[in-house]
Amino acid sequence: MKLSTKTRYGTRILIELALQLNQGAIQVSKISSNQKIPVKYLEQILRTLKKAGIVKSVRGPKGGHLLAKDPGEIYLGQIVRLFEGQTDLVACVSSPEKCEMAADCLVRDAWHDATSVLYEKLDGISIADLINNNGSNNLAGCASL
Amino acid sequence: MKLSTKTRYGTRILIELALQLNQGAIQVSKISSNQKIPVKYLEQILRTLKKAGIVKSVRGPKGGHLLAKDPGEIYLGQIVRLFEGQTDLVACVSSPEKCEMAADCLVRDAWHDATSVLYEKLDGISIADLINNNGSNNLAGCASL
DNA sequence: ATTTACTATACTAAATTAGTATACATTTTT
DNA sequence: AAAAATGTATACTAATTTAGTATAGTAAAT
Repeated sequence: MKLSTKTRYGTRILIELALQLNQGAIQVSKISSNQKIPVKYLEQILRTLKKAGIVKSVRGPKGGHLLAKDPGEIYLGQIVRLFEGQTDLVACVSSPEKCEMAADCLVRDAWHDATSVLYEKLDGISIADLINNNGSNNLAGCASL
Repeated sequence: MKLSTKTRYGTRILIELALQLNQGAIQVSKISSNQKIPVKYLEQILRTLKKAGIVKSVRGPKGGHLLAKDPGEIYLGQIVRLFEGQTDLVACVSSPEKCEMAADCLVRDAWHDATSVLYEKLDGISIADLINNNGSNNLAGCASL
């Protein structure tokens, strides 16, 4: 019932990039040391984020990674869906064929409802929210981001 | 991000016992065949449920297991907490020492909030609700349970 | 006594997750 | 054009967790 390190690392990477929005592309080596994520593992995670259109990269010397979207438009729900192999609390929610008892299962709807509630919450929290809530003020609309 | 089989099996076992409330103690062998759970694995799960005071047992011939509480007072949240080793979405929520960066982590509060929302939902669904919602009628107060 | 049931713990196998290793491709600067 | 710095892709391995089995009992009703 816990999130994978890829999801957690991915989120931290996006926060790091968001905090350095005005400083051009950030090198893998820099993110790696700041976030204490092994370089090769970090590169895998960055590739996933790139494919999803959340991050873009610049090649060559002075190259690196930067956000492809506004931090206010990147939501935790999207990140979790991207990295968690199974996004439902139980497999049968989206794949009833995985359980021969799914048809008359009394709990399945309940697991589905709980999953929904969780993602509704996660879909309501953006990277910008995380940054602005530091210090407990909600400044989600802040122009500087 | 998925629930363990113990949680899912545990819930199904409780539903089975709730559906047979008036029929005395139910044998392990019977639950095992109905729910397609290996006997020895089932016994482990039943023991956990017993320790938690949700199920009680009767020994000897004609013995078996039965609910120790009203189905309306057994909530999914309790079952999930009982069987999931880590009940938070991320370990640092309840154990900040597990991450050296927890103190100034911008996401930690968000993971905590999401966890809370999930359990609030699960704590609002009882075994009786599951049984009564079969057929989409909400008869949660039904006296026969 | 015997049968039928529950209890406890150690162990093993399967699956998943986390992280490494190898090899290669691209782009800017000199 | 070459070199240096960076990103890309995939295969593999190690660690952890989860799921399930095996063994050896104990308790109670008939």
